[in-house]
Amino acid sequence: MVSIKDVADQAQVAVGTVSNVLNNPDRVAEKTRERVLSVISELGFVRNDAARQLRAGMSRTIGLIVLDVSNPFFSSLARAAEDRAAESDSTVLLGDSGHDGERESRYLDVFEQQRVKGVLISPVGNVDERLKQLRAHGVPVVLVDRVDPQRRVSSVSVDDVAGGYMAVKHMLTRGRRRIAFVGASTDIQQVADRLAGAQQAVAEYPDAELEVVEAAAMTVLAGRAAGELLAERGLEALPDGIFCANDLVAIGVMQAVLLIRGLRIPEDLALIGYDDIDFAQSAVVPLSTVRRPTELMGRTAIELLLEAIDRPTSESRQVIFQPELVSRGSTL
Amino acid sequence: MVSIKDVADQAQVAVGTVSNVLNNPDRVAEKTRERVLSVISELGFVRNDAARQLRAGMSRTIGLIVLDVSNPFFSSLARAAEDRAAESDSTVLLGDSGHDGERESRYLDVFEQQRVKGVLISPVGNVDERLKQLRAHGVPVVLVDRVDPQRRVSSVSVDDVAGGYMAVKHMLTRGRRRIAFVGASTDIQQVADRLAGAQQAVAEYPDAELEVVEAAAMTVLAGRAAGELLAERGLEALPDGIFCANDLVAIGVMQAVLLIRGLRIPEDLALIGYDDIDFAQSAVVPLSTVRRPTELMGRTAIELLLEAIDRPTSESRQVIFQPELVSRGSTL
DNA sequence: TCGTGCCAATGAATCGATTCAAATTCGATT
DNA sequence: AATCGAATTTGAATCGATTCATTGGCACGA
Repeated sequence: MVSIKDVADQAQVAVGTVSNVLNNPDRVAEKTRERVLSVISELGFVRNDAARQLRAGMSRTIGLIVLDVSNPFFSSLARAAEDRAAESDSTVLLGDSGHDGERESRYLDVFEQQRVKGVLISPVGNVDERLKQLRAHGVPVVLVDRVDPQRRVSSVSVDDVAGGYMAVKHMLTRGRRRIAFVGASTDIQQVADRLAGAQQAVAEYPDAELEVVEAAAMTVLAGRAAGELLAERGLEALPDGIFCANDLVAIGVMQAVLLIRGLRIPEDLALIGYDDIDFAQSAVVPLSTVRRPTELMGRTAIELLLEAIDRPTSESRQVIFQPELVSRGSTL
Repeated sequence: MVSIKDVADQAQVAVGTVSNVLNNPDRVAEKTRERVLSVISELGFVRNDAARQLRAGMSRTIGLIVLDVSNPFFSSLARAAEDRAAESDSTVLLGDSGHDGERESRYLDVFEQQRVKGVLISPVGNVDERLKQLRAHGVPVVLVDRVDPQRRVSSVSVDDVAGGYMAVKHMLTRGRRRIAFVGASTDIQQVADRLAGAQQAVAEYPDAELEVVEAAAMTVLAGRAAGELLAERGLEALPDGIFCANDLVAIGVMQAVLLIRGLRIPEDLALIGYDDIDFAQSAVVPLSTVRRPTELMGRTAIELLLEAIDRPTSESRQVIFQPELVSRGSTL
């Protein structure tokens, strides 16, 4: 394996000069620099990152742990984070915990051993313990899609209450008054927030009413089951606008309503989801939905982390983004 | 930051002993080992991976570059690869090229600098050049979902011809005889292979015929457009079995056939897709499909790589997996 | 000619874990 | 008590890039 010493010998300069060519090119005379560079490509020299970071005491990598890479929200966020990190000459190590605390823990161990500059994490469960350990070891952390109740670390998240509000308000302004909310248990913070926003919007219209339908899970199948229950009612007992806690549930409801009861969307029933997954726009009736600014969240998370790295004493910041309404055929 | 030296001082032993506690515990007397371990946890010592790998000359990490992490095929494969690697005390660095050659290249650079043990890659385009460079630097490579025509490196892939064959054979054994294949351009190797398999199956039945319908892309919308074209025909001109080159296209066709023409699946028309994405089983009519053994592929890729690392002179191996038919409601 | 600055280049010291030959301790045996 | 062999422990050398105090060379002005 070619080392900086081999390059130095071959180019007849000292190792310090080669290092300067790589890190402080303007301190080296042009002729020397060119000679060194040509030797580097001739020998196919590649910097040894381990040696570099051993000396530097810190790596140029940032750890990112997401709950599920196959979820477009996270993969898009991760991609944006990587791009932003690359601009600051850092690399993102992507870890997928798959909602599994053990895998999460394994990644945190690896990240610590690699002496990452900092960690972005969308934590599985209760992370107080791990956060404490990371902080004790001086590893800056930024939470993603979750806030730290104690405000010890910075975070980026989305205002789901506002998201729920804008979804339902959207239907209300289109004249719908009998609104239903379909979602899983409100034990899940995100579901509870979206419902709270829906309630806020309905409260602004004295003649509007909100009905809550609980689905077994946040899946297409659970949504379809909930949709079938609704569709069994007579037309007069049916809501005229349904807000689902995510797009999967909404697609399930759509299947039930369209096919089993033969109702029309949006004529008989308006429908809106949450997340803007790929399928939303290619559903039978293109699905209106609420989109979270994933790219912006990814970039911002990196920026908060870089800030925490550069100024470890600075106060933590909780950045909360506003979601965006995407209006499609299902709520025309 | 706590180093092995601090631990040694505090535990009143030499640094070599601490190292042995970590790497060769049975060479250390029990009493000493316990004392050292308690100091380690007391001081919160964490191994510095950079120093370790500098000395070792090689890291314990494996680089994995996929075309798109949000594609369940790749995320599932990546997860399996990570688990298999963990069993061999290695860590996977996951990179998402997003079909972008530049990002791919950036990851390969980082991986080289980090002196990864090896690289698994599902390459974007022509990788001959990069493969050559990696091989020149002695970095073992295994291709994923792609074979090297020159058989220089090992690979794991799927027999798409067999997949196409079993999909169409499945419909033929259920009495369907007028088969249609819907897919994008056969410039894409996978599409061409699946079609070839379909033709093989049809050739076995003298009274069966195969029609090829080209879709604009491998998406739901393109599938729907193709489905609408088919559905416009009279019932007697319609195929009675459709094989789509992937599930997205199949779902598009299903939407067109069910809703626009009001046909019944599978009574009027059997339908089968490819990939077994999550949506396949929660489609309106659960979609039959062909599944690739992603977990097995991920594990095997790591094993091939470990083999190439351990025995650099060993011959390359092209492992081709057989896909599996998943029969659901759409082909009953 | 000598001194003063400045620009380039030098190379030893350093980071932290691992390795291994050498030293030390321990126990059993004579 | 002396000896031998095995079990432990020691600590200097090593990996490769970076840093920085120091040296070398050169030009210009006095």
